Amino acid sequence: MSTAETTRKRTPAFDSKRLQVLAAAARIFSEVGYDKASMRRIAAEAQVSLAGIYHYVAGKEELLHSIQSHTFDSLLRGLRSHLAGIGEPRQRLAAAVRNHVRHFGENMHELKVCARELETLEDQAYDEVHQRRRAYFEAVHALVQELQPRGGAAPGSWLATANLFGMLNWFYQWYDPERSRVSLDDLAEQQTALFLDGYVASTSNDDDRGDA
Amino acid sequence: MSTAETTRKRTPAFDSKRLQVLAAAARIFSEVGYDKASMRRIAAEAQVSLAGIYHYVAGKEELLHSIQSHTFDSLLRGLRSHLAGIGEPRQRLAAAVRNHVRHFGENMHELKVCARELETLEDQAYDEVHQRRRAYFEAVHALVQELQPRGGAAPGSWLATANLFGMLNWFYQWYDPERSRVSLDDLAEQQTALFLDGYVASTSNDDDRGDA
DNA sequence: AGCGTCCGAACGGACGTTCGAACGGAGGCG
DNA sequence: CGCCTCCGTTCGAACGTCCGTTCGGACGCT
Repeated sequence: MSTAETTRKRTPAFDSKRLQVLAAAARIFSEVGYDKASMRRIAAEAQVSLAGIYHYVAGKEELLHSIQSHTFDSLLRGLRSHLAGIGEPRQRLAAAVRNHVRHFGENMHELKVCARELETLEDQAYDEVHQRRRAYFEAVHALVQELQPRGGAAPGSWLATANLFGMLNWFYQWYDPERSRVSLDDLAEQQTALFLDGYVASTSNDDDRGDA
Repeated sequence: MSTAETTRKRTPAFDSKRLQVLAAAARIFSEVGYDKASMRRIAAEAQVSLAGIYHYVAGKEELLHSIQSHTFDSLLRGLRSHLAGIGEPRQRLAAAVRNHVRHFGENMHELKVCARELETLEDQAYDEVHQRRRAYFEAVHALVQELQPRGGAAPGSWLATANLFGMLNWFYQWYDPERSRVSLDDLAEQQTALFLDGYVASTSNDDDRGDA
């Protein structure tokens, strides 16, 4: 019980410290993984004693649950706001990729935790995150389906969406914000072009690509 | 010292039991992850006592090291043999994807461990696996570069290769061999088409693409 | 006095690894 | 042939360590 609801108290200081703990947890989870991350280290880096951490979260699982829930919510909210006012299907997909990549840049630790620890939670906590993940996936899947000229759903749209997420989620394996010479928006554009037009077409000519 | 070389003894029975332990380890690593996998459970599922396992491997780290080293070696060997006799660049890339996907089908646990636990090993053990991984990556990267009509290297070839691996390595998150209705070779073909020609082109026409 | 906040210290358990003894078949020797 | 020694193999039991969590009390503000 109360797996997700430790949010009873409401003072600004309390919330601030809670976020501090969550941020430290995300950073350490992304660095060494959920299992190797110890509550002792999270407490230390969050400037709280080991016992004190349990005044802000119910336990280790809730740390991961909160991080993942909040991140998927934020991804989906960002997606909806990025799509507002865009009608052309290719532009809509480009906006979705840009939203995802920007989120990655701004919340690298959280995104990495979401990609790496998808199967760590169990039972009800897993289901709750899974539901949000599914919602985000379906939102992007819908954009992929819009790309098809024919009204009906293409058989490969699900597979293509899964592969798109494969591209996006593999990001954290090779992207280094310190060493990258291209902006995240440029990167997002290249990812979009690769997905839409394939490798050869997306690299051979960089000009327009409007008509049929 | 002797991090990788516990291979002194050579009786067939010894080697057989060692492989049995490695197979059990791969299965359990892929199921619950390296950290959560206990030597006790690996020993039990390999039909060996807890202490007995240390007659076949030096420790837990060597289990992971052996699995990853052998898997990357096997991937690279398979790639080279699949490429023999194929000259056309698109066909060569298709063969590489087919090789990777087939390996996944035949050694699902090992591939999953290779994708998920890339950053688990440390120091020398990490470097050794990293070297094999790099060799495999470079071999595929070369195939991607061959796709460019111009002789020079395209600036996006590295990024495209990283994304290709993102697609291939995300496999284990959604592929279920029990429930899949398409063969792995068909799947490989769709992945190749998506990478080469993009989503719209690869799904709009399903006709000719088989012969020369 | 009362309550939200904080923490030193400890508990119980799981982990990777080690140790020393026991087993069993192969080969040398009387 | 009987016996005995060796050596690769096996394992029950234990060691030391680290983990997540809890408990009881101390601090500081109202």
